[in-house]
Order: sequence, then structure tokens, then C-alpha cells
Amino acid sequence: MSPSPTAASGKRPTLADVAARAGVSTALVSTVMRDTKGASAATRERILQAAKEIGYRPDARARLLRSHRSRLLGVQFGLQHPFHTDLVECLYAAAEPAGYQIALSAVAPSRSEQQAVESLLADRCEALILLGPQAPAARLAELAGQLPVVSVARRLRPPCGQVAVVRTADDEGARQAVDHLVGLGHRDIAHIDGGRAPGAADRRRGYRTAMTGHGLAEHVRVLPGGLTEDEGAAAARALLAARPRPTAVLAFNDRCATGVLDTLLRSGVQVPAEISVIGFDDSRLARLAHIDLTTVGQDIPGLAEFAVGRAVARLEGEPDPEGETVIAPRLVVRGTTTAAG
Amino acid sequence: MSPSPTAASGKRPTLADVAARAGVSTALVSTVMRDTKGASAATRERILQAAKEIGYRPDARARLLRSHRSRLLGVQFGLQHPFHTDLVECLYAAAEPAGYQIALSAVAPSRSEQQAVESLLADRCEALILLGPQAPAARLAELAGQLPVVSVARRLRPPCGQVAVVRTADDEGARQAVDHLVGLGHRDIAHIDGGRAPGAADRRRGYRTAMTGHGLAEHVRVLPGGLTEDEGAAAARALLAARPRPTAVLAFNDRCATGVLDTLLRSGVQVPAEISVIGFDDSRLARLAHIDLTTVGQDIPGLAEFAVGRAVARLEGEPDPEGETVIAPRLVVRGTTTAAG
DNA sequence: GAGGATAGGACAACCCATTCT
DNA sequence: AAGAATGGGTTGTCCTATCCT
Repeated sequence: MSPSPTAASGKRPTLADVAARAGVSTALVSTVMRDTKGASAATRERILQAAKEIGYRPDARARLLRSHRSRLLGVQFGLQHPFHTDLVECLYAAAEPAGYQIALSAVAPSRSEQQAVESLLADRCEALILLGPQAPAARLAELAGQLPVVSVARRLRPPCGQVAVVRTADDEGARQAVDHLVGLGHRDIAHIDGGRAPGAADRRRGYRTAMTGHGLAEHVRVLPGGLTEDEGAAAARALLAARPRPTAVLAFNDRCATGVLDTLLRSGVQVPAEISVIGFDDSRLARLAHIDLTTVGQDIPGLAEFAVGRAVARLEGEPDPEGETVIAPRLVVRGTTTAAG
Repeated sequence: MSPSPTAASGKRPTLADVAARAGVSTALVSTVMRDTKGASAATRERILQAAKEIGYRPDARARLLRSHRSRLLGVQFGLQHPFHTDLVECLYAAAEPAGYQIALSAVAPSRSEQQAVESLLADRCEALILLGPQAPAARLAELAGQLPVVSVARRLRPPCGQVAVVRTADDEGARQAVDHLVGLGHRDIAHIDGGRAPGAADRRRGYRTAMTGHGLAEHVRVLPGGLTEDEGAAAARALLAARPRPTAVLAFNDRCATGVLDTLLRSGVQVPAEISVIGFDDSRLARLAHIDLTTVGQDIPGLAEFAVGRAVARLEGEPDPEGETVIAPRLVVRGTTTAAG
């Protein structure tokens, strides 16, 4: 049995190999591979055939080393955040029609944002789309000096000149949540915040403003939380120990809310009968029937669309309104909220 | 205010720029950037300083265009599978000490495996680590002819010469689940399978064998399912309509089990009082208190470790036992199983 | 103080594709 | 449709200054 052509050569076939086999120049092969005009139908056919026979595959790196455009959008995301993975899926969908590719770089406990961005830069991405970046604003500004940077779901104040921001109106979302709860008769509504997490400050502010607007300033209670289940669970324990105990809680996000629900459940506290709980994001987590979480929904396809749109606009020199793109949230009422007892 | 050096030039600084500034050759700069011996401490210092001043960053693509090694492991994973994202995190951790980097390529409804692999190959990955690949065995074999391929969690029969397989003993896992249920007094145990999904055949077989071993051959009932919540939910509806109704179900995986739980819950069927449910994977999903799913746990760090190990072994010409690496599963008993009524 | 080993550094070819002539 | 220059780095070869015995 004869070895396959590719395996035989020991190394990947190149343009030159295809050219030799088809009896043409590498330039012509290049033309054909890029599906550009400049080759007759007959030659095109012959070259394609030759390429197929030896299993030729263009080398993306060599290609973009030469052409100054890489058409690569670097995306940094949190592996364990359903909100982020949902976003990534929509980003793929948004990038393709625009003629760009996505390079993924994950952030996880064992992999820092710094590492994630470094690898994206080394890969010659043309622009960076950062999902909920936690890096200092100064660092983002510095990056933005080198290439277009879009921060998704993380606001920058003061509007950081170069960094484009695409986000949900977090304060408005928190307001909707509070309005909903107040409408159900709740007055003692606590907020488990996200600390320094992206969006946390706005949600906190939205919560405070809404509470005050309803004349509930005295009931404002912010418990330190975070964006993971564990942090939500810890906050819930603090909440259970509090007297008086609030009748409703707005958690920083769905994961945090899930941690809260877990703790309440294990403590025998009925949800929503004794305590109503609201999350934020409307990630797939919230939709699971067991969780069935009332939550402030973010428009994920919309965010992705705008993020790609703004990155591309900057890359292609189109006028891009510097500053923020703010998308409205929409409260999704499910089973974890009910009228105050 | 003067623009930064990098922003000023309009394009990224190159080796030549650093060399010019430090007054040395590009070759020497290259040596220093790679932290290789061949430069004196003094020049090394001077070059590092120059590089820092102009914000030089090596171009990963140009670099590996020249050096035949890319030290890049391509990983294909399902964005929405918690089991996969957990695995990815462990893969990052396993690759670094081995001196390799990870290139991620996601599979999602809008992005096929074919596309995912194409982009990995175009990026000149040295080996492919595919998480639960669904591609035809012939396709995998073809790929394996070009570069080392490790299939994680997807068995290939007959042992596909070139493709390394790292997986959990799925049949053994299914057996553990059935044993557990039988031990609790269940006899009418159904299995919602994964159809053609990786591992599905083995789990199905393990289920059948275990049932038969317990003298319950007549109670064997396999319902068509899948690996998503929706497919689990659909199967659960079929299950509810069945007479007699089984008292326990083994679902293909945790997502599927979650869909089952959702449907049962919404139909007012008590779990585990009326029906016990077992999942597979022990992903984070199963651990959430609301779900609190009894499940067959896979050793995720172990799978990742072996996957990287086998890819690296092949790349570095170490002896790699062709064929399978099989890791034992471990049943994790939580709250969705109880004694038969 | 001459001959030889050694380390520091320069030069140029090369990797694979694109693009200009 | 061919030929050659190009892009950013790596690497093998070769030269030279330095240190040794």
C-alpha cells in the first residue's frame, strides 16, 4: 500500500508543490486559491485538481504575514461564563458575513486576562473584542493605542477615548428589577453586588437610585458578592443571618443568583414564597426549569452585532461614533419572584 | 502630548526596528528574544531595553512560519457543553508545563466541526485534540494521516490505527449507574441515549449488559435522546406517556438529564420520589444545588492530562501505545436517586 | 608573545504566501 | 500568466575579538 502523498513528503505541501504539479507559477496558484480573477477556467480547474491531489492547504500564517490584513478579530472570554459563551457564538455569526474570522482566547482561573491578550496580540489580530474585561482602564487605553479595542459589557468612565464600549444599560436593568419587585409589594430589597466586576457599579447605582425613587432609601442594603456561584452562596449566608431579613434580592448575575438559590434551598428557605430572587443576563442557566430564574435579560445577539460592527468600522476607517453603544435590557419574569408575603 | 512610539510609526515594530535602535543585527535580537544563549549579558540588557522602549512584540506567525515547530495544540470543543469547557480549562493547564500552547476552535450550532478543524489546520497546529468529535471515523483517520490526532471521549472501533483515543470507560459508567439503581430496588430502568453522539453506543451497551446481568433484560428500554436539554426534554415526554412508566432513568449526559428533570418538574412528577434520574459527566451543571444530580463522574483533569500527554508523545517521537487510554468513571450520588417506591 | 579554543555577533538563506511589474 | 520583491522572524555558516596556556 502506497503512503498518501501528504504523508509521504513528510511535510505539508506548499504553493510551490501545487505549482510544480500543475505546471504553472506559484503566483497563479495563489490567484486560484484566493478565488480571484486572473486565471482561465481550464487552468483554474487543473490547479484545483492538483491541489486536491496532494492535499494542499493554504498556510494562514504565511498568508497574513504577507498581506497586511489578517482579518482576524481577537476575542477574550470567560470559559465558565454562560453569558460569555453565548456571546462568543453570536460573535462568530456576526463576524463571518463581515468577512472576518474569530481568534478565541479563554480566561480561566488558571489563565489570566494578561495571558489571554498577549496571545491574541502575538497572533496579529487586527482588533480586540474583550468580554467583560477586568483589566485596569489604563491598560485598556494602552492597548487601544495599538489597535481597535471593543469592551463588551464593561463600561469605562470617563469615556476612554480610544476604547469602544458596547454594553447593556445596567442601571436601567437594575431599575427594572427593583420596579418589578416593588410592584409585587416588596420593600426590603437587598442587592448582592459584583464588587469590581464589569457592570457592577452601574447595577449598584441603578439599584440605589430605584430604591430611593420609590422612597425606600432606608431599605437599601448592598451585600458584597461577585460573579460566581460561590460568591453568591457566601452572600446568601450573610443575608440569612441578617435581621430583618430582606424579602427580595437582586443578584449581580445569573451565576451569582444560582449560588444564592442553592444556599437558600439547602437552608430550607422557600423561593419565592419567603424570598424573591432576581438574576442578571438571562443566560441559558436562567432558563433551566429547575432554576427558572427571573432575570434581567441582556440582548446577546445585539451586543455581538454591535461589537463586531464597531471593531470593523474602526478597521475599515468608517466613521465610528467614539464612546458607548448602550443597549436596553428587558426583564424576563420567571418563577423566582412573587408578591411579598 | 507626543504620540507613543508605537502609535507614531503606524505599524508594529519589528526585529529590525529593535536592532537599529540597539545597534546590533536582527539575528542577535532574535537570539535575545528567544532567550537563547549566544549574547552577552550587557548586549542582552541593551536589546531588551530597546525592545521595551518601542513596544516590540514578536510576531507569533512569522516566527512559526520559519521555525518548523509551532508548539501549538489545536483544540476543538463545544462552546455550550460544560463538560467541554471544563476540559478546555484543564487542557490549558496541562499544555503549559509541557511547553505547548493551545489554539481554540469552537463548535456551535452556527459553526460546524469541519469549519473548526479547517481553521485549526490553517493555523499550523502540530496536533489536534478533538473533544467529542462527531465527524465520521474515516475523516478522523484521514486527518490522522497528516498530523497526530487525539479523540477525547469518542471511541473509534475498530481501533483506528493513527487516531489516539482518550476516554472514560463509558460502559462501566453505565453499569455503575444501573447497579446503583438496582441496589435501590429499581427494576424498570429506562435509558435515554445519545443516538450517534460520542460514547453513546458504549453507554447503551453498558446499560443493556448491566440490565441483563441483573436479570432485567425484559425491562430494557432505550429511548432516543441526544446531548442537549431539548432532546432530553423530548425524551422525557415520551417517557411520561409510556405504560408502565419506568421508575428510573439513566440519561446520556448531564445536559440531557437536566432537560429530563425540567420536563418532569413541569409535569408535576416528583424526582426522585416517583422517578429517579441519573446523568453522566459530573459537569458543573450537575453540582448546582437545584439540580443536585446523581451522575456518573468523568475524571476531567485526568482526561486532559492524558490527551495532552499522548499528543506530545507523538510529536516528540516518544513511544506512544497506539490505541486507547481508558479512564475509570466514578458514580457521584446526589439527590435525584432514591429507593424504588 | 604566538597559536588555538571560545564566545559574541553579522550575514544571508529560508519559511510560504501575496502582490507588483 | 511568469518572475521577483516582500513581509517578519529563525537559523546555519562564518568571521573576529578575547582569553588561555
